Amino acid sequence: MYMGAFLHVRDVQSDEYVGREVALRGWVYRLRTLKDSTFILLRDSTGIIQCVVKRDSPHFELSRKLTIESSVKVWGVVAKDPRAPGGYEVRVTKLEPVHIAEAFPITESAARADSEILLDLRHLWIRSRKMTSILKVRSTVFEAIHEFFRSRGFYEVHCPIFVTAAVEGGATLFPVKYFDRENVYLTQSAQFYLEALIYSLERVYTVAPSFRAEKSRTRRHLTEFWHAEAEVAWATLDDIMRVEEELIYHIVRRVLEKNLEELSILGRRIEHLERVKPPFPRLSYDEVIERLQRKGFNIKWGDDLGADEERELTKDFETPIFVIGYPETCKAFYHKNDPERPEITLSEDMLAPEGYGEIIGGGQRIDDARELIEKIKRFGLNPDDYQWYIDLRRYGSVPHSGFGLGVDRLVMWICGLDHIRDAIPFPRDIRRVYP
RNA sequence: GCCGGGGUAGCUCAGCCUGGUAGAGCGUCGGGCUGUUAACCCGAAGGUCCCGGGUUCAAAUCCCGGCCCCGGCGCCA
Repeated sequence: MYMGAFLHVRDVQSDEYVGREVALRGWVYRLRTLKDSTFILLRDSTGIIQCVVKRDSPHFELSRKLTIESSVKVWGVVAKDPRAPGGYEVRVTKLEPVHIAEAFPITESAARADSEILLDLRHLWIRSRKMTSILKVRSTVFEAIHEFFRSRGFYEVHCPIFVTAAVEGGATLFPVKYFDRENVYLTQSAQFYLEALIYSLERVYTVAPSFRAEKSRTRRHLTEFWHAEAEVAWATLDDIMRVEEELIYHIVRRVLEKNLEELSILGRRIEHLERVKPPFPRLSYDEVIERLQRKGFNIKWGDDLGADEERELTKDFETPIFVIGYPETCKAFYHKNDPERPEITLSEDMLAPEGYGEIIGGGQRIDDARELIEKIKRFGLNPDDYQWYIDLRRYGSVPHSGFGLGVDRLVMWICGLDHIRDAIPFPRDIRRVYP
């Protein structure tokens, strides 16, 4: 009887283990009971392997009592067998149920229909191959973000979640009951705090949740999403775009190195990802408007790009693209206006291909106090609400730029998902805060 | 906020237009099956047809009101 440590499914699926006795533990993924054999497809965090219990085994009766998702410990000999899914199986010598699961409420039909119940039963659905694969990719994405910034001399910083003023002018804030104080909200962006931090650390980034109380009913919106934001002292619009495309390139490359199997389970064609290589095409807003007009869109200079427009635009490209120089009215007040053309801003959006749309918004910030105050007023806002932010321009102000990446949207695009909800284990949207 | 779609068995759906005793597949349970691959075969149990009102001899079906859900747009990451 093998008394060694428990191994993982992935480890034993190799010729090296054929003929050797191993111990595994995990959950019953599928169960097929025939007259003389029980086939247990055993799932753990690394994969799935078939375990076979024959009628003459003293554990045969026990194997008949298992149910889907029951947790079990299995001992047996690894065999190579073309009849087994994956090519390897375990011929069971000992079986020990840890917990016999009740009838699992998620059925094949619900999974295939991608139905509502998968969200109600999210705490169970995250065990699925689909969600497991996405979450592994997501983990790589977050790892790669930290890797990238740290290798480029950025300091990781942490900013408050409770805030008192909006960053995005129009976007709605979630009010929070904060003792007896009024006007306390959940943050929409760490940007203002990052701007404060560049005066000591120069290059800073943070990865944190942001909250938007927009009543958006689309497959690209969450009310709570993960935001990777960076801010760089002395950086121009051009400098920051270079950081952004290198970041995206690094993330995509890491996923291609580590998650080919997961992408395959998700049915994601990797050509889309292999093509991603900087520099990304840079299109001016002016150029984009012309392009869209030529395509027959009813859009004029000064209009913001709608979802349909973005979708059509990105169809012409195989990599993410930048759209640069939006009119002042299309962007939040803190964007610096172009000194050469004051009607436009030194702003940019990065749009993901295949119709996925905006994943990054960024640009150069206003670094002059008077200019900032005037623009705040021009936007119908009250400078009193932004005192400390304006203050930053009074003590050694420097040109600086930054951006915010919607990490869930990036995961959605990398995995080729239909809905942003599946890019995060427990999504929060306009209706859903459970489970 | 505006526009569209939907709510029928545990799950996924058909039935609704054209009113007449509630259906299928999957799951569950029982049985069978020479190694299964989303196994297969036989059988059984399983229903507040979202809620309320109306029309009618008769309503899942037609009409009115309400509730809930989904998607698209706007807004944004």
